[in-house]
Amino acid sequence: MRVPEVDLYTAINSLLDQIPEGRVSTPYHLASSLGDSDAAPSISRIMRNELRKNRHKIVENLVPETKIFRDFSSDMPLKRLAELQLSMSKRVIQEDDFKELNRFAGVDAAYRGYEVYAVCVIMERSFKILEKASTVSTVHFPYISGYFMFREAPSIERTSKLVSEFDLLFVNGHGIAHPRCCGLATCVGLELDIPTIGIARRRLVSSNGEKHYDCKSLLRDGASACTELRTDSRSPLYVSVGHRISLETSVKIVNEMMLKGNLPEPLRSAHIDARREMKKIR
DNA sequence: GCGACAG
DNA sequence: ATCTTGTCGC
Repeated sequence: MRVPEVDLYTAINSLLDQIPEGRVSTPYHLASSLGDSDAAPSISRIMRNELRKNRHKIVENLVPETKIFRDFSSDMPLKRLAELQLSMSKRVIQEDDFKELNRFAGVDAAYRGYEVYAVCVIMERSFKILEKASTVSTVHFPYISGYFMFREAPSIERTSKLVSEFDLLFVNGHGIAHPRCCGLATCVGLELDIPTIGIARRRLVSSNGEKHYDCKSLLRDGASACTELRTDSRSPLYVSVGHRISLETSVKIVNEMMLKGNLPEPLRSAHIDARREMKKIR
């Protein structure tokens, strides 16, 4: 079961096209019709910043109920994708599952409009960079909290396949510290069948997994979904299991790979390079 | 009044 | 994430 490359921009636009002249709808009704009312805040932002052309069809404030169009015909893509995340989460391996840990990789993406520049870097534990690869592609999925993997996984995976074999991949995004226990790092780990560690600057769910409303069974008794890591007095980093590694080992490795800044070196390197690639091509 | 959301 | 120079501060 591979993760589909969904064109959600087209899905949203086809909903907007269904709104008759003189009628309006709301981010909440759009999100519900896409299959997840929790996505309403994201839909609101997307209408404001990305799909401005149809912005007049959407109102934030309450209007007379009869004005609001809600009879959308939709195949509920977000509902389908959320179910996919749930089923994927059941395949996560939260134990160390690797032979050796010599070659670390980090992958990150930078955006300019709908163009995404991704870079994957391989380095030794000594921080010596061995290899790099980059790609440029087009995104068809907006950023929606909880569905980030459907925006970024395609380019991340494509780029990570261009470099030689490595033992572990650092990913910029949560692993199982996700509402459905399937963040970007977990998705990439499962799809490429490699050990991955999820790194994020903000938490998506409470550390004890309280908000893992759909997948509590993945967290044994009092275990945490992620560990808050503080290097010096910098802003914290949230580390979670992506795939084929334990949280304990993940934290140990992340600490070991901290060099400068507040990201483990493979990620920091990939982040800088992705940004540089993005700036360069213009 | 509560909650506020990875990149 | 991105729009954005130099600059104030931990």
